[in-house]
Amino acid sequence: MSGYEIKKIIEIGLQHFWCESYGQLYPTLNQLVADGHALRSEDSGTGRRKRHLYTITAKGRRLLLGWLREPTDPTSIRNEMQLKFFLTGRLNEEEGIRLIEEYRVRESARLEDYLKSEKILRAAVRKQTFPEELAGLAGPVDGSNQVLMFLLTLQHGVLITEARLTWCKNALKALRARKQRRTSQKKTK
Amino acid sequence: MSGYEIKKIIEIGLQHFWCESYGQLYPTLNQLVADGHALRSEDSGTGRRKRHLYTITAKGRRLLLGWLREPTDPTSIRNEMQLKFFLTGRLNEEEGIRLIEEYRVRESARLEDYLKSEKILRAAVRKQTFPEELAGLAGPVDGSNQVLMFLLTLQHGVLITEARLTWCKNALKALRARKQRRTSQKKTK
DNA sequence: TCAGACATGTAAGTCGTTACATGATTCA
DNA sequence: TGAATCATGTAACGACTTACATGTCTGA
Repeated sequence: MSGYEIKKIIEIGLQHFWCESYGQLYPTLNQLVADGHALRSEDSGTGRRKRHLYTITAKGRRLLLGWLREPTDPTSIRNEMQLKFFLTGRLNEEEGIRLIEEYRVRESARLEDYLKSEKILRAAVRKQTFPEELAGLAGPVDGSNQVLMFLLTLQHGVLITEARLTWCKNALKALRARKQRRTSQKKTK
Repeated sequence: MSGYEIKKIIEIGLQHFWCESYGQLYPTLNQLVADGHALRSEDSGTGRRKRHLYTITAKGRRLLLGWLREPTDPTSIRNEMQLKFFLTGRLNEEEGIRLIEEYRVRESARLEDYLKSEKILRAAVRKQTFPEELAGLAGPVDGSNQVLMFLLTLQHGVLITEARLTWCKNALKALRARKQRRTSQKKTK
């Protein structure tokens, strides 16, 4: 594949758990070739339109397998929304509620995105085809294998997002209940 | 609070959704003072044991409130485990199963951690106290407010982690079913 | 013909971690 | 007395993003 194609594949297929910028991608590809982990062959294009096609080498494959077997970084923990929400505890009650509502809207949109992708994929499975935009990933061996992986990673996104939405519902309820208690307390005073 | 105290508070109380290193913390604190967002006062210590105590200024409070109202970065997406798992679709079936099991063990441990913290917090709520290690966060106003926030952010961690574990169960089932199908296919051949 | 996709890169800068450096105090 | 903890910082490095630079090809 070319760098440009790799970027597209990531944007379309891996967008819910990975991203890469060109500024990261192209230098890395060159480094891979320099280290003998990949081979570059040239395309028939001209000038700036000439594509560089990369193929993994045996050495590269060994590196990849090695990386797969290394212990994996624990899921990264920084969540800006949670930090903000936590900080509102000392600042502003209304702000906390607003924050959660913003979060809920964003995550709801995300969930719909996932569900749409899932539908498309399941249709592809039924028709025994592989989504055209992702053809580069199907590989020469067995597309159905890759489709299962797609479906499962999507499921992961769906479950996480649903959990976030459940939390929004609970947190909103708790904050509103407390607000209620406070205002009625003031009145009886 | 001092830089050191802030670090401790983050490690103990915010560890499941935020972290900071000293290399980031101390220079930032100095910058905050230089920009008039915080004030530094000195402790009675001597030499390297002299603490710098920071207090937020009105200007700093405005900055903070402004940041709280800014749109929040969507939850970051990089998940190394998911990337590895996805890649095994073209490489090695067993490796995918191993990967999920590793993930499940890690997330189970995380869940237990959360549940333990939750227990401690709930006990504190019943006794109307605030956990000693986190006293710095309770503030002069109202500790119970902050405890609710703690409990809710913890709940978020719990729900997300449970969702991850649910996914592990599903994915493992799917991969094992496929393996089964394959081996029986080979036999009938 | 011209906007938008194709295609590859570099430079500058931000963000963040890790390792290092220094020294005081406490307590077993 | 010596290890652990308290306490503040810097330097080097690595990861990553953004903006920039350049040029081609396709199709409305």
